[in-house]
Parts: sequence; structure tokens; C-alpha cells
Amino acid sequence: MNSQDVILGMLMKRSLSGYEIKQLFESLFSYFYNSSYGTIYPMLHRLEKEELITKENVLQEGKPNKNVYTITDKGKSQFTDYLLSPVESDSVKSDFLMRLYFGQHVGYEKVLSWLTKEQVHAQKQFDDLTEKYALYHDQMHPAQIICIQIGIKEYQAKLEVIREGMVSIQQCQQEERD
Amino acid sequence: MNSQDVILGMLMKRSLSGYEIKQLFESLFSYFYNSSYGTIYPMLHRLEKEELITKENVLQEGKPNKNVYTITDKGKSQFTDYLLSPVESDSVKSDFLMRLYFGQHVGYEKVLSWLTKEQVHAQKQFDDLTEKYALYHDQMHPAQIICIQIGIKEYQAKLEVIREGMVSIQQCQQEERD
DNA sequence: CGTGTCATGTAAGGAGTTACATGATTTG
DNA sequence: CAAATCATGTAACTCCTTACATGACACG
Repeated sequence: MNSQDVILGMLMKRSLSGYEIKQLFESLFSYFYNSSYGTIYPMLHRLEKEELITKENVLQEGKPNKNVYTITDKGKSQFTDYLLSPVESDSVKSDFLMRLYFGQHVGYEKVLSWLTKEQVHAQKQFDDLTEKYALYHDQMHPAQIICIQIGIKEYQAKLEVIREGMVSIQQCQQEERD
Repeated sequence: MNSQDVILGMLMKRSLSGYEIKQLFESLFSYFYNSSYGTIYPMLHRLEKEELITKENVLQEGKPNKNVYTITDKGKSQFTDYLLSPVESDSVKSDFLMRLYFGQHVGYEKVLSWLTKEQVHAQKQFDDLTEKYALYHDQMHPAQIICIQIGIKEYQAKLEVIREGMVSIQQCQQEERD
């Protein structure tokens, strides 16, 4: 899976501009994929050149013009190829977990500050996903429901461990003082 | 966080060869970090050149020689700098979740095959982590315990959703046949 | 005698990020 | 009038992966 596959997939539902694609990435699946303008715009140019998508300039009132891209039959067939290819294994890179792993080299205070920050972030993500689920789950495909539920339950699990973990670290801190 | 920080962190506990570092990456935190020989060996050369680590050639019986690296004071100070720097946000890239998101474009059968494969993989990871936790949790630092518990609970959450999800997809499949 | 494990390394290429650059319009 | 939002784009750079290359020894 690369940015090409994801962009084509987005265009399967409806035509979009690069800016809109970026917004959708952030609102729909920031918990399992992300991509910057520096990736999206050059990729749209490449896909157009390869005739997998077509460009249309759309005039807007009170806003700059935008380039709206539409997937072609060739593009749809390319996207289908992706869906039928073997699933790649997940790649996770978590600085937060790495810090916890090396936590012995800093004080409990620092560990607590890491946990607190991550808790705030995870709570926000959890709330976002939960709200989205409540609002749209009746319009979602069964597979999409599973997708969002995995996100929700994973954040929930993380938050539980963080909460319990903060208590245990505070106890360690207390014992240190005695 | 990059490979430099992680390698220095590994060497804080004990001196290691590149090969051993790679093995530890796989056994200790494959669920939140990974790195190939193509990254590790060149990085060790760079770290040695920058005097953050020193190399020692160790002869072995019945095995090839190995280059064992030891962290220097300069290296330790560099690692501390990393630990005090701001925590970077996690980066996740999940082809599996992306497939689920686009599941409407393939049949239920395909979705089920994705779920089954992921279930097998997640179960293996879960079992691995659970066993490691049982074996070593009494020797682990409190922060490390939180780290591994997050991994365990996240896999558990994922497995639960997958199990329930497979049932719901099977029901959809059944309704299709009627 | 072949396969697996131990062990180190390089070169080419891929995929992405960050920083920079621009500019109109809307909202407070 | 400043800041935020909408909108597009490029160039340099970073970091990592894949594939290739080598070779010894162990085990069945």
C-alpha cells in the first residue's frame, strides 16, 4: 500500500481536489495512515500523466479555484489490482513506547509526563472516533465498521493501561520518598 | 526517534554486535519498531566514526567472529539528549485497516480472508508478548511493564473486534444468499 | 550434502517529510 | 489589520528497505 493506492481509493467514491484528499486523510483514518501535501500533489500529477485520473479546474466563489480529479476506468482497474494483491504487514513506529521501554534511564517524573501527554492525545483520538462512529455507523459498510471499531477499542485499551500505569508509577515515586 | 537513538539505547544495557541488535529488535519490540541490517550496520559505522560507540572484534568458537560495540560517555550523553527531547507522535501504516476501509469494493469472502489472516498474525503476536510478560515481568522496570501491557491489551482488543467482525460479515454473506 | 544459523556488509532505489514559496479570501 | 482558511506546488533531503554479495560452521 502506498499513496497511489490510497488516493485512487478515495477517488472511487467521488471526485476530489488534493486539498480535500488531505483533509479526508486527517479526518477519516489518521489512526492508520497519513500523508503530506508534498506527497499528494506530485502523486496527483503522476496519476494524471499515467491516465489513471483526469483533472478538471473548478471555479469557486470567495475561494481560490481548485483542481478536481476524477478516476478513470484504467485507474479503477489499477485500484482493483491493489485490493487483490497480498496485504502488507503493518508498520508501526512509536516513540512513546520506545520512551517507556527506556524509562529506567530517566526519573519517574519524566515517565509520568510522557504518560500524561499520551493520555491526552489518545483520549482526543478516542473521542473523535467514537463520535464519528455514533454519527455514521448506520451508513457504513460492515468492513468499515470493523475498521473503526478496531481503532476505538485499541485506543480504549491503551487508555486503560495508561491510567493503571500512572497509578503504579506514582506508587513507585512514593516508595522512593520513604 | 531514529535508528541511532534506539541502537544507543540498546547499548546502554550491554555491549552488542549488529546481528544481536537486530535479533533484539525482533524479539523485544517488533510491535512498535523495526529496522533492517541495511540500516543497522551503516549506522554502527557512523556511530563509531562519531565516537559515540567503540568496536571490539570478538573471536568465537564454532561461529564467525563478531564486532561487539560498546557505548562511550559521549554516546551516553547523546542518548540522554534523546530521552529529554520532545516525544514524536506515533506513525502507523496499516494496509490491513486500509483494506477494511475499502472493503465495499470487494466481496465478503475477500474481507473474511483478510480478517482470518490478520487474526492468525495478531494471535501469534499476542501469545508471544503474553509469554514474555509472564516470564520476565518481575525483572522489568515499571515503565517497561506498561510498555508491554499496552502491546498485549492492544492485540487483545484487535482480536476481539476481529472475532465479532467475522461473525457480522458471515451474517451479511448469509443474507446475500437468501 | 543441503539447509539453517551466524555474521557482516554495500549499492541502488523508493517513499516519504520538511521547508520554502505564493496568494486570495474570510473572519474576528 | 492580523490571523486563519483555502489552495497549489517544488526542491532538497532523510531515512529506510530491498536486493545483492560473501563465507564459515552446524545439524540432520
